[in-house]
Amino acid sequence: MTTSQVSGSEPASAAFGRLHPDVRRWIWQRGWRELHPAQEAAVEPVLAGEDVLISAATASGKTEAAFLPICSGLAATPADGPGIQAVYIGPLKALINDQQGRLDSLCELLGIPVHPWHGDVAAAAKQRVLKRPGGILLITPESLEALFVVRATKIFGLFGALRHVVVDELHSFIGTERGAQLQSLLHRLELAVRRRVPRIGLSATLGDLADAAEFLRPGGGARVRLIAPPGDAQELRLQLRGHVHSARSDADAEITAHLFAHLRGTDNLVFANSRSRVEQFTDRLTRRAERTRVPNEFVPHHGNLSKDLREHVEARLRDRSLPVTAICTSTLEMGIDIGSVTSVAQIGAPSSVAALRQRLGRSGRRGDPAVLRIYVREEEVTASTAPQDQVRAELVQTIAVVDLLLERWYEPPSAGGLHLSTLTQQILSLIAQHGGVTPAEAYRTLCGDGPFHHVGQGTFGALLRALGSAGLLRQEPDGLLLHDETGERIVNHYGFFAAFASPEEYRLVAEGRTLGSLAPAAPVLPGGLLIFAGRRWRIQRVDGAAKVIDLTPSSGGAPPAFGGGAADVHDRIRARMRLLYERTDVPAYLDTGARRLLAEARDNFRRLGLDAGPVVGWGDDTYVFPFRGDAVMAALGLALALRGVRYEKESLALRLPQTSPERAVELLDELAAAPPPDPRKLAAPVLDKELDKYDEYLGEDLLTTAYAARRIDVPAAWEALPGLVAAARRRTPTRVPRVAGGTASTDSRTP
DNA sequence: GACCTGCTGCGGATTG
Repeated sequence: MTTSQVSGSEPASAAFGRLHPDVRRWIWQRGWRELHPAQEAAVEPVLAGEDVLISAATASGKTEAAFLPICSGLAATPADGPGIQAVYIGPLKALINDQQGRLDSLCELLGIPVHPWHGDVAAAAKQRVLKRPGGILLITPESLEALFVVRATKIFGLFGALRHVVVDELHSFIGTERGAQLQSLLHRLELAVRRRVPRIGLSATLGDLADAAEFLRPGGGARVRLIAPPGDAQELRLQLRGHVHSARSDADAEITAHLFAHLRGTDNLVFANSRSRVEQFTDRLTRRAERTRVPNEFVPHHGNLSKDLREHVEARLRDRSLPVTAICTSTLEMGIDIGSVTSVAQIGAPSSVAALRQRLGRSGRRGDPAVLRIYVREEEVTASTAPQDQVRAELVQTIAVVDLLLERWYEPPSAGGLHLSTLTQQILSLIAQHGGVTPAEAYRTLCGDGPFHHVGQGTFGALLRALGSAGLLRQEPDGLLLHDETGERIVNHYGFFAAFASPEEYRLVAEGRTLGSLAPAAPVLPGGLLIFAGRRWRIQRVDGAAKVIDLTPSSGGAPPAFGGGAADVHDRIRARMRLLYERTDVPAYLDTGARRLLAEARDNFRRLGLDAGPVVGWGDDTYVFPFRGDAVMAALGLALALRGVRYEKESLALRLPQTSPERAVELLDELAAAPPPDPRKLAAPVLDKELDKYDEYLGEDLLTTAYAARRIDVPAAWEALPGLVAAARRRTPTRVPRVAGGTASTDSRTP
């Protein structure tokens, strides 16, 4: 850290001295005694126009780390003509609004205009920027896409003088379709101004800095300056509570009672993993407050609630005078400023290590300890409980995630994405921008020198032909590619600008007020009951044409089914789970219930013979436990299917119905002896392979290729197979007779 | 038994 000078003086350091006098004055006016380490380290490389990646904890002043030197440079050598000087790209409109507030005072002092630009910004304000471009533009990827499509002729005038690009919350883009779109936009921006523009990436949760640097500057990651000062060691107070759900004990009621007793009176966040669970726990906590005649402090926050309701919750969280606890999904994970909370609770296993890290970052700033309570619910084990449910996977996965968090490991971005859906979007956008492109130009722009360089010429040609067959593209006699009828329709609708798909949703209206939206996974019928926005409703009317559901207050209800699939668990987490079953140590942060569940999990693991081998006979069926990630399990399962073997994936295990353990071992042996199959052969029979927005236009061949690249890991599966077979052969697999409706063999009820 | 994000249209030249 910078040495602090004699009290009352300015912060002084070589880096500080390089900043423009007016920037130094602004820092002095703020009363800052010193620059944070990341801010200090960023000054030189940003001023020198290098690509920079800044990885630092939440609230460590990352935005200032980028903008103190950027603004310093802009103040030192003002633009000699019109044009945006710096672009900030943020993933959320709310984040852009926040950052505008943070930049305003500095930029006002320096005479640098700051322009937010997203879907909620008034058209008149956008017109002003188009007329007199200058200063700093704060924009979403989607609005930048729209500029390329709708304002193609203005791109050079807007960005010709551009000196810096800043990407905030970089981790939220890595490995996603939206991230591929962002990379393409940054590349097209540089092509439009015909020179390289320095890029600065900001994030608090990066697993591998080198990967993130390569994402920021494809092909040039090694030359990106990495700034990752060690964070202040923060004390973590952690408790993992285990609850058993049975006919005699209601685990959710126990969790509700504990939350109610410990969170009332302070500000907290409770992450419940699904919107449906958010509604359910909000309802339980609200009713408890009513029963005990105290003011209700528990409010819901998730992506289907109206902007109004969500902003109201965020405002209550910022207001320190009244305690409030938000029950939420990942909506409150990211950097919107709500201040820090007293504690964070997590109901159910965290979906990933990275998500848990983000959530923890919300608690205990400014030297206070971070407080995290995790609640895990497991079903009572009876004689008829299937093997994969006996080993307490939820609890053990939670311990594995906490273990890896303490080791500072995060999931790397998902590899192998071809992003053909987003490549389709970018081809259509490129045609709109230039009024047509030749296949060679499109390939060179997007693939050859661009971010889709993993797509070869053969695949690109096949994609163009598929898009031609689907009516998105047509080719003129001179070779120029243009939009065909369907392509024209897609590009001319504003929904085109986002790289991700959205379901068609109904609007939920009560007493004239919009509560939010719902894409029902199950039919919604008049007269039905519903819990939404933390209250109970009766469905009065469903207007299928206007897509509106009218609600009136009611005394009963259940949360709606919001739909969605299962989450993929990373290889490393599954491997750690296996280790945890074999070890005997008990983490200190487990409560009595969790300790009992862990002991039971380890007992059952051994009793099922999983310590010796991965194969367990269960009645007439056999279960295979690879303890590997879901992409490896998909490869194994689909390879068996290709040999005519039926299988079902049941969380941790593959179930082979009507198969003996001996036969299962033979099958694994046969797989191991054969060469690794072509992943596309495995993917071909999968019925629903459309994962992304424009996948429906890819045609069967490319769709299969894209699906295989994303969901099936053949090399890792074939690397794992010899070990699985050797372990299975070492000992005769356990065969457990199946008992229907038996009584509990292990009573693990939590008092 | 998953979560989240986003989004058009609307002028140009001249004068004080």
